Amino acid sequence: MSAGKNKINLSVDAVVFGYDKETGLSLTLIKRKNPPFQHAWALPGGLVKYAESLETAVQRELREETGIQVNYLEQLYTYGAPDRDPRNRVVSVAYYGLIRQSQYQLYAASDASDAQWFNVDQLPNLAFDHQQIVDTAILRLKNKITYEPIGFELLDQKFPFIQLLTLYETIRGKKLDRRNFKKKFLQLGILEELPEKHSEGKGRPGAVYRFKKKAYFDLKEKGMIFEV
Amino acid sequence: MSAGKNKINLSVDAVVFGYDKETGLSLTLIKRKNPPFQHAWALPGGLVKYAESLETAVQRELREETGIQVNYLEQLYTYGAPDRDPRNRVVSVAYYGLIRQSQYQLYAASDASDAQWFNVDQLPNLAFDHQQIVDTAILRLKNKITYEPIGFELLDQKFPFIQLLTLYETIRGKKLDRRNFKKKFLQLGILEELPEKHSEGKGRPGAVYRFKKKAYFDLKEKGMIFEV
DNA sequence: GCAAAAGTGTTCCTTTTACACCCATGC
DNA sequence: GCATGGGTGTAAAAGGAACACTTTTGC
Repeated sequence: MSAGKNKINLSVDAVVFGYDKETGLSLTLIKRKNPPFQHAWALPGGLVKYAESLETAVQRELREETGIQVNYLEQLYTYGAPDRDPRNRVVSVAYYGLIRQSQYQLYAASDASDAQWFNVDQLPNLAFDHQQIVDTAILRLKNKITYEPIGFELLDQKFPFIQLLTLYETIRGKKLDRRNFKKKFLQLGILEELPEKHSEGKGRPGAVYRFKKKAYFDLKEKGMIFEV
Repeated sequence: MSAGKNKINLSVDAVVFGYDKETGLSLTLIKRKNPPFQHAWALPGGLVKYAESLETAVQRELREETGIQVNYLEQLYTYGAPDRDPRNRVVSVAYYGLIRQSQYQLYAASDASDAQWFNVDQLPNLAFDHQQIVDTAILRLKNKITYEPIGFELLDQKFPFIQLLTLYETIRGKKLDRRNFKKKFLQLGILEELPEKHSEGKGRPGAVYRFKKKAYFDLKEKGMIFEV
């Protein structure tokens, strides 16, 4: 068969999550300029260059298409159904990333005619099998924040405790007991209480915290188990 | 740059685990016939064809190189370091599979001059980055058996309870309390006790069990959480 | 002084762990 | 009848869930 001579194309796609206490959990999508799925929303991504690593490819595509740079990036899953791209065979390695949404202004570039944040509960129809990728990413995030302290990647370096709680409630999709949650988290010894206070205007001002990253890795090495 | 014209090669690799109560946890390796890493042991695997799915590619390579067919197959991770293959760029999607070791006789074929089971604690030096893949697979298996009942894929359809215990002890790498383990497992309601007994020759014969797969999925749907 | 939000501690219940004795078989 | 391994139950400890009252602020 002549198709045997064709080589498979390798691409990467990225689900980049951002969080804002007003708008909740969002992710970045770009609007496609070209067919297939012209004008449809899709995950940022593209073909991997011959000599670059997968992570480099993700970061490059994100920069080119949205202007974003992520600190936290993790491989999610590789999608390889033969018909997932109508043009030709494309296997895509999907990643998910976490950023502080406030830090970046999205801008559209290269393949995209637009780039925008969408709340995870109000996504438009997505191109290719990107809805499936998004579903997997959300599920992974939901599970992972319970056993790895990755939530901090979505919050400012300094944050009032209530924001950490609300972040967990949003991602886990359920109410949590404020007091038990705080007790559990503080017991871990990975949060530092800062001298400053935070006020929303009404109510008693709350303490501001910082994630002690180094302390976490030290404790982890000693066998401490993060579990929330 | 001219390298930009080259396309990345896509391959799959498989870590197939087998278990035997005498020899413990093993995996299949093949001995490479050709360079690079000629005569070294490696994971079964190879290039994905243009029109086949990733899972099909894995099963095909396994059949060709070892004669094995796996029931349980799950994607592990995708390895894409630019220099992982000295010849050219190869990105490999790694899978891990579980089989009833007793069911298959390994035979070497195609690229392999030999195919053999190796105990996971006594592996030879491996070609490419296959040691890293194996490490990841073992870790995944170790974690996964605690929250998915995949251990049964490694046991015979009918098994004495002690074998399930020993399997878990082997994979988790620690002693478990026989009584607590049994209590926990039976409470889940996914094991059926068969009328037959099993005897090793000495001691009281033990009951023989069967994994009620359907019951498990029904219960799972209703929110039951498997956790051992 | 009232509403709103943060800080703190106690009790209850469920789950996990530790552990000991009896029973069925082969030799 | 003794050695070997399987079957069962209970008590103590730990961890998680539920919950109420006090404090600080803005208006």
